[in-house]
Amino acid sequence: MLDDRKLDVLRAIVQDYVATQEPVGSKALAERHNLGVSPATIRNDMAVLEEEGYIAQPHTSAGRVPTDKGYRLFVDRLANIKPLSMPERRAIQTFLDGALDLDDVVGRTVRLLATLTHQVAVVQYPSLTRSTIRHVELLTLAPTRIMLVLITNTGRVEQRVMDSPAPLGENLLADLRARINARVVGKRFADVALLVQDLGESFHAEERPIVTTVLATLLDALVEQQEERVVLAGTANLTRFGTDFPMTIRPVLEALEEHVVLLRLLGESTEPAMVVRIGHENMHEGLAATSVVSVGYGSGDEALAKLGVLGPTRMDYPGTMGAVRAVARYVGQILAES
Amino acid sequence: MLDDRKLDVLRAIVQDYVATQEPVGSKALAERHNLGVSPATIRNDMAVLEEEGYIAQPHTSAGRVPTDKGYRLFVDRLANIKPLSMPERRAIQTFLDGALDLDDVVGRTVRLLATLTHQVAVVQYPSLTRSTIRHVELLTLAPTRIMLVLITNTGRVEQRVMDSPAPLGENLLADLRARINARVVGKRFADVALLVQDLGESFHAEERPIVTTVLATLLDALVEQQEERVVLAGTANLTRFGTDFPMTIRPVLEALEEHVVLLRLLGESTEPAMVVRIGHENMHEGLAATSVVSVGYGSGDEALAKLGVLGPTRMDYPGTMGAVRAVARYVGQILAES
DNA sequence: CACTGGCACTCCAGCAAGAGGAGTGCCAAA
DNA sequence: TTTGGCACTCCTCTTGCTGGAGTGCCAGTG
Repeated sequence: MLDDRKLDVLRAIVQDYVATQEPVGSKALAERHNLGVSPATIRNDMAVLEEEGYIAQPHTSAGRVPTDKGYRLFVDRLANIKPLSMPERRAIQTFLDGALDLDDVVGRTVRLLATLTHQVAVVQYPSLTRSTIRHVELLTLAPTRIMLVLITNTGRVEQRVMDSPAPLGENLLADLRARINARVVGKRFADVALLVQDLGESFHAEERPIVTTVLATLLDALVEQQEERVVLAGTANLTRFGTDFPMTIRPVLEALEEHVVLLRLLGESTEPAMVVRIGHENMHEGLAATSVVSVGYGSGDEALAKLGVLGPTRMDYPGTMGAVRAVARYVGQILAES
Repeated sequence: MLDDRKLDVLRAIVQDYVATQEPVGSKALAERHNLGVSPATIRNDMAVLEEEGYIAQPHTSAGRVPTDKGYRLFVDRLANIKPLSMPERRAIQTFLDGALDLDDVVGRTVRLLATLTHQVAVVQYPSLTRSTIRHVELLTLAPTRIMLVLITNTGRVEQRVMDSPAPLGENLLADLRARINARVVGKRFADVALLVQDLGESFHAEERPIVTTVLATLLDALVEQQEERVVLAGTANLTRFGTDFPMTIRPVLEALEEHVVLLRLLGESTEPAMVVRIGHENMHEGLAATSVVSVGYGSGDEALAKLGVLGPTRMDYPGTMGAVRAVARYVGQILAES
């Protein structure tokens, strides 16, 4: 149905349209790409491509524009991810190497990705669920007020304050701290509940309410903090979208403000492979004209979290995918070192 | 030079222009506001106002538009801050009362402010400099690796990892922790340096390098973390700016991405009073068409940090100022309670 | 002296008409 | 199967026009 030449034509259409932002006609195609055939032949191919839904005409007697389906085919079969140039790689490396702590790493990454791709960048903080515990600290703020501080292997810190049912001494607290840490340090969040469930039994009866409170808070923090944080950069790049602004940009900005939407954009699956979601595939009407390129990153083989960029469906997919992949790799390295 | 009626005319121009977004002419003014004079008289007044630089004409035979100077006069002498309605107040209260921790308070505040004013909201985290220390915690991650956790009275937590020059035992660490806390808990950041400067002398000679390292890290954290955090919301409201989008919105989005600029917008002074900065007063060419309304907030009489909104110079100043002031008060209360 | 009505003038916004051009689809021929 | 030719469509850009809103000025009035 679609022979090689038709695919070549589609590829050429996508490339030209991305470059010029204007519907591309048969004559221009024949000139710019040496396909070895005449405009008339290309027209025939285009007619077929249109019938199959890969391209469309804004109106009669205009050039063709790729549809979401066309971009999908392009991404799946016609595009080769474009590796970054050496200078670019070096720039990434040095820029990220200067980071001080986790916040800084994430902040630099998102800005880097935005400037590199000239699009909106999104980076998710290393997920707590898939992280392991480095340390649990307990502090008394007041006789019946305890603060729990959770430190993860990725350097993230979460805190929680609770009211103790009874005043508690430093001894008990130290004991509790030691026993909790003995059980959970190095363990994954998901496994903690099991590991501490019988901990209360080893304490005296009168101390149990306190222990129970602390454990409940710990588990609560683990569960609730699965709410993942994401950061954005490069929203100014949305202005490149087109000239018909208000209608186009507004819903996108609104969508970007909702972290829930952002997280869904990056994709919930743990799957670290690169994902390109095009136009309506985002399942969000405000983002019907945008595509998202996302990939997992992490220190090991498993993805800790995701990052990616969002741009118009008419984006430079090979270049964007190359940049996203490269940045993800470098961030993974940085995190592995620390 | 400017009698009362001319001021009335200016006020009417500002109000109408803000409401309609269109240059306002003498006839429309005479109809909508009962100034008791004819359009011709108003025209004369307008001529004077224009000569003095308070209003301007986009082009001959168009209505008048307030200039920055005109808005300034309006804000300083003609506008009464509009208090919020009871339902609005209640909504604020209940929305903010649901907050769990500091992050949540700040996050809710900024979203609230954005929806309330229909503009871009900016909230600065309670400043560390002006905060006091609630607790300093020291943890050993590895024999020669120490983590320092700093907890402030506003619930903010900062952490820092350091390498110890020598392995250190739990005893020393506990001792050090106790002595540091004894000195600094409840103290303001700015005073800490003095309070701990002679702390090393009370330790054995061989322990001093470690103590010195810890103290250096503590001070370092205090200094470096003065870098203040700000959060944004409501950027989608920028699309209300006007119809000539790309040119207008782009530089604004760019400016908003730079935290340095944001912080300057809120104003560096500790001064908690409400500040309105109009157009060019922002000293930032990308923000020449925007105004910023900011105010300090805090639990006591002194401002811990600032919050505000940014919108087009043609904004509803009385309403915006009312909303900003109200939100600042409620946030202050919430922080005082916790 | 301040205010008012009248009047001529300016200049933008919006619409209609027309020219130009890019692109298509179809068909007959190679 | 490919190609050149040709008629047709329909957008875009320019031009010209008109209506209207608004102004500035001036002479008249309380």
